[in-house]
Amino acid sequence: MRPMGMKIELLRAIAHPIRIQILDELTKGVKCVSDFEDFFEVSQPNLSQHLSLLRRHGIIDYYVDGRLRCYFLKDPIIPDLIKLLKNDYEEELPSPACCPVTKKGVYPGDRRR
Amino acid sequence: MRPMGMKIELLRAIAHPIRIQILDELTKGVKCVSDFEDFFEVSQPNLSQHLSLLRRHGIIDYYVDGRLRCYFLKDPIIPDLIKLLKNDYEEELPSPACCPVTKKGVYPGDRRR
DNA sequence: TTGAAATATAATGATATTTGCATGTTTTGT
DNA sequence: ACAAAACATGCAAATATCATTATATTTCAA
Repeated sequence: MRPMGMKIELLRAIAHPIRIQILDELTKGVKCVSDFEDFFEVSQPNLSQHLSLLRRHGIIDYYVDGRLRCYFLKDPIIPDLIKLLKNDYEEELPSPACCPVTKKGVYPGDRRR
Repeated sequence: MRPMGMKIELLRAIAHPIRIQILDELTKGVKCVSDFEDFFEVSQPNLSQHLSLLRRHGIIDYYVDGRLRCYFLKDPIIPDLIKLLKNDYEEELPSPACCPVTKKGVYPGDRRR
């Protein structure tokens, strides 16, 4: 079992708009660098840096095919994580009526209950 | 439906060891600031800063009970996210047929070779 | 063999994050 | 009224992240 510290590093690694897009594309299949360049607006060096970061974290990997680098997903948590992010959550969690310990308390300011 | 950009901001907001711990504790119930101080090693001002950040992002909220602030979870994605992070993933995802070892294989796509 | 395509790496500067520390505010007990 | 408890806030320093630009590497094709 991977320690929680590593999972937090994983979260930090993926918490970036471009890197999420990269991972989202990779859940659909193998892609090479210039495929991403076509899809979203980012310079090639910047894209490489994001790919490199994801690889350093063991989240993705690639194989070499001629002058292409074909990237693919490696960390099994990614598809589930992407799917979770795409979920639709309408309702907020129910607020507690009062402090469970003191059974007292009001919300600050004009916040409604 | 909350746009993906916001969800990424949410990821960034929670991707911190102390903030994950805070959220993990909050999935178990309402807690006030000094409860957290007992649990993990962090100064009171720093703890307050993390709580404040989470609240700015709408992830948690609190109500006032005397001089206590009782924090609770607000964003419904958090329990699912915490649970997912605690999952145990043993196996890596299967690499595509054309693997780095053989250096062979076809790139799946119509890009020119 | 020469050039271009595909991609990586390195250096730089700008911006953001994190923490520590000092101090402020509100509430409660005496 | 006073002091302490519980918490927040403001600021500065250290550090990390990010995009940009320039350059390097490898492979393929003519």
